[in-house]
Amino acid sequence: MSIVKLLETIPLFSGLSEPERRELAVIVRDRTFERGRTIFTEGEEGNGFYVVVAGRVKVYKISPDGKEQILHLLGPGEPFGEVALFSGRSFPAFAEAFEDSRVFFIPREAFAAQVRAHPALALNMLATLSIRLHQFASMIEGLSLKEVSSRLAGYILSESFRQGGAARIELDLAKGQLASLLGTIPETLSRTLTRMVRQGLVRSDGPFIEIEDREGLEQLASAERRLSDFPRE
Amino acid sequence: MSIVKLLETIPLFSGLSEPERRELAVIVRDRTFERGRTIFTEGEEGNGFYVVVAGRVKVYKISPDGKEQILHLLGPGEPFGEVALFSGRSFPAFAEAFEDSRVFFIPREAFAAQVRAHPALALNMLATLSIRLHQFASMIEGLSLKEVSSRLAGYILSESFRQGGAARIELDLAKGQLASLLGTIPETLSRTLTRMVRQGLVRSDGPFIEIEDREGLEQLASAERRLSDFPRE
DNA sequence: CGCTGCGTTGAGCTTCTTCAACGATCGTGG
DNA sequence: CCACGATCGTTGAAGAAGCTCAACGCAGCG
Repeated sequence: MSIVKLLETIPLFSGLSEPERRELAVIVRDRTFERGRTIFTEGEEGNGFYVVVAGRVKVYKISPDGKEQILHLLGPGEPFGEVALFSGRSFPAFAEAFEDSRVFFIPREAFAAQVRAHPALALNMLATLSIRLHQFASMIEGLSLKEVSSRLAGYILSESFRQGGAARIELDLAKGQLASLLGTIPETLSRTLTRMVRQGLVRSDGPFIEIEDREGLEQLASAERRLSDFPRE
Repeated sequence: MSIVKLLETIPLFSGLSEPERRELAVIVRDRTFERGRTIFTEGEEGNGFYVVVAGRVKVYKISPDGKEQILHLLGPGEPFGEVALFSGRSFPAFAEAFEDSRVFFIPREAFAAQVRAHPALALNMLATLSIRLHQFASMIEGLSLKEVSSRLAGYILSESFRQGGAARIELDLAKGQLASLLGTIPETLSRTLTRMVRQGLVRSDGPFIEIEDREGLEQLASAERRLSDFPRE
């Protein structure tokens, strides 16, 4: 598919006209990354930003001892690395291909010109950043105010919603990666899930999770720390 | 001081011309809040956003059992509540006056019109949101990958930097509030600070903290969890 | 003077992490 | 085709960090 056609499918550029997209197309750099490849590193100078075209990209922080915290998993159509662009700082995190991926790199200057010419683009970008800020706020809330079972319950419910409200959902990431997304480690996630199965809240089968007691999950997801009615044994 | 004059001092509106600001001034709603008063609540519909004119505003999340996590403390010139505006969602958190405060409320429509007319405004807003996103990413990193002593060390260093690199800094918030900002509780913060004093890293005297060993602090601030060379006794 | 808010300290406990071991699955190369 | 290694998920035991609950001192203020 041509770059122009692909740009059409990206919400961020939906406000642009055909000729505008054509203009952008010649500037965009088309790149592919194998699963596991680094796209940018924390502290690196950001001379532009990226948009996922195909595959998925993981944006994450990492501690000196190697533990990672996933900030975001991005799919087709979603931009990443824009923070560095507008704040004038360097990339605040690492990004790597979560699957074999294709991304567009949009150089700073090219984009700046487009924005000046098309305020709608800036508004789209504002909407994108706002939604992300919203998500980050929820993440902070979860990390600080909720225990792992709560966060996991919330994740399962949101996945169910995202997959059309189905009771049986499929995890599209490895459990260890889910742990990193929820701000914990694989062992704790495993134990927590096992406990939820014993509680009759869900059933678990490999990458599939079946919701048994949606109300119970909802209660758990919104619960404060130290929830006494989620027994540990 | 007139509203127009005050608008001039707000970075967000620095790109506007005199007549444009005058235009904005008639739309802006000028409000004052006593310390402790709620400005908006989580889930409330956001028909506009705010800018702090004087005083300080606290934006925070709260868990069912009352524990709060401060997301942000905003001072004069800083906007808040914009996330709801651009994402089209409701306010994602609570906001209350941290001190007696004066704020401007800018209704959605008025601002939208301004943005369409002045792309620079949108760019300013993008920069603001990006910086906040950056801060949130650091916060998530801290909560998930670092222990309290690390976060506190980081806070002290950043305050020192903000106060011109001084060795003796003054906390401009109650210690309990600092705990909430760092994602912990007053007791833990108190113990952690006491330990840092015993370590010879800082000296503490009421709201004043004196840096004794800046290198030690820096090392601590960037350290991973389970740091063995920060003894607990 | 007593009240209230704030900070501190102690004791006990819960949650989560660490460290270690083990089973299962999968892809690769012999 | 099987063996091997690698990755991943799970489980157990032990320990650490942080939280809860409670008590107390202190300062500011009505």
